[in-house]
Amino acid sequence: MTGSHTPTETESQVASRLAGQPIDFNSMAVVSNLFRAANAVRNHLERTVLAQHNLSWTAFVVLWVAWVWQESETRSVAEESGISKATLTGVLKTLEKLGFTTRRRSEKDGRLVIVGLTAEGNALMQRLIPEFNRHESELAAVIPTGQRDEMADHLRAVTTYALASDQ
Amino acid sequence: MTGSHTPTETESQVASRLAGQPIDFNSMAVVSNLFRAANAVRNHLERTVLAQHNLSWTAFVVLWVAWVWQESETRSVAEESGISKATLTGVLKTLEKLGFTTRRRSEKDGRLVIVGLTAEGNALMQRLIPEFNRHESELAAVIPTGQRDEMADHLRAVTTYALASDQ
DNA sequence: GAGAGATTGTTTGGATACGAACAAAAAGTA
DNA sequence: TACTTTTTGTTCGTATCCAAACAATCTCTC
Repeated sequence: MTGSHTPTETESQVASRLAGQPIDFNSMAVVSNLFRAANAVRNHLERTVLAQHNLSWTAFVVLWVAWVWQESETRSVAEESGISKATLTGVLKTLEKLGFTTRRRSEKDGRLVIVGLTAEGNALMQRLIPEFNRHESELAAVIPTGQRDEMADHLRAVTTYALASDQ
Repeated sequence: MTGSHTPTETESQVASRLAGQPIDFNSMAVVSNLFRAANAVRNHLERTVLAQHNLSWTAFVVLWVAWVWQESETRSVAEESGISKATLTGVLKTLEKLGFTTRRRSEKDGRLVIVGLTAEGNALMQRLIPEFNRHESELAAVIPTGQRDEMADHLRAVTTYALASDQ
């Protein structure tokens, strides 16, 4: 462990490297910890919950969106999953190969493709969602009870602002 | 925009799909909004700041870690960047090709590789860090001033918990 | 109804991203 | 000193991930 630095060491090293410059350290801390948290949680859940089902994080998110709506157009699945439509094409190919999702052309609009869940897909989510939620509870438990809603609100606001900035 | 659902629509759809089941919706909201926010911010910053420098998000994070420490062992760069050492090998290959980083064997320990920044790498970060920080300020501005430190603290706590769960 | 313009999903090319297997080097053990 | 074990970065195989180019389809305008 000789080569590793603790988060605290890193913080003070950053501060000394940026000394004298007009840097907004509070905002930097919020954003960088946002990514640290998302990254750590994602890797944790991938290893503990998803790996045993041969699911990547993105594959699970897509499966989740498809489960919520049961029948959904790919453009909206991509948007709600936070991935590009090009990525979705590949992920759906994987999920279809695993037997969890289906794909069919819309009769009303020949450009659209409708994503659906198979019986296996629904059964998987039936088991996966409560298991996933238990981990979510454990993670959120480190935040004081009264401040979780506030936390979610702030994260929502950040999302809205970032999305709006892309027009 | 016919096929899209607003976040609010999605929330209520999820609630109705999970009606009757013992789900911790508050924790679910925290975790899912954590990812929504991280994803949206990452895509936003990639497009507005990083794309014009041919940098991916991960390449920037690696460059940032290398800039903070100037000389660093790859194992610690990988750890602090939140990526695997296998991924780091590829990213460093890209950064080296762009002329931003260097790589040399340690004299003390023949297994280690030391990552450094070139003059171009340092010059790039000199310009990039303030620009990046301006965007961080804009994003954090949606959170009330007095609650930003609290937000960063909570995110840190989540990170710590997730990392600890992986032993 | 014919052509211009917009929308949608796929393909392509290149860069992440990971686990597992690997070779090289160091550390521990006898 | 020999040997085992551990540590480290790379390679390999496979799966994302995106922007840009593309073909198919729909819409709009006249």
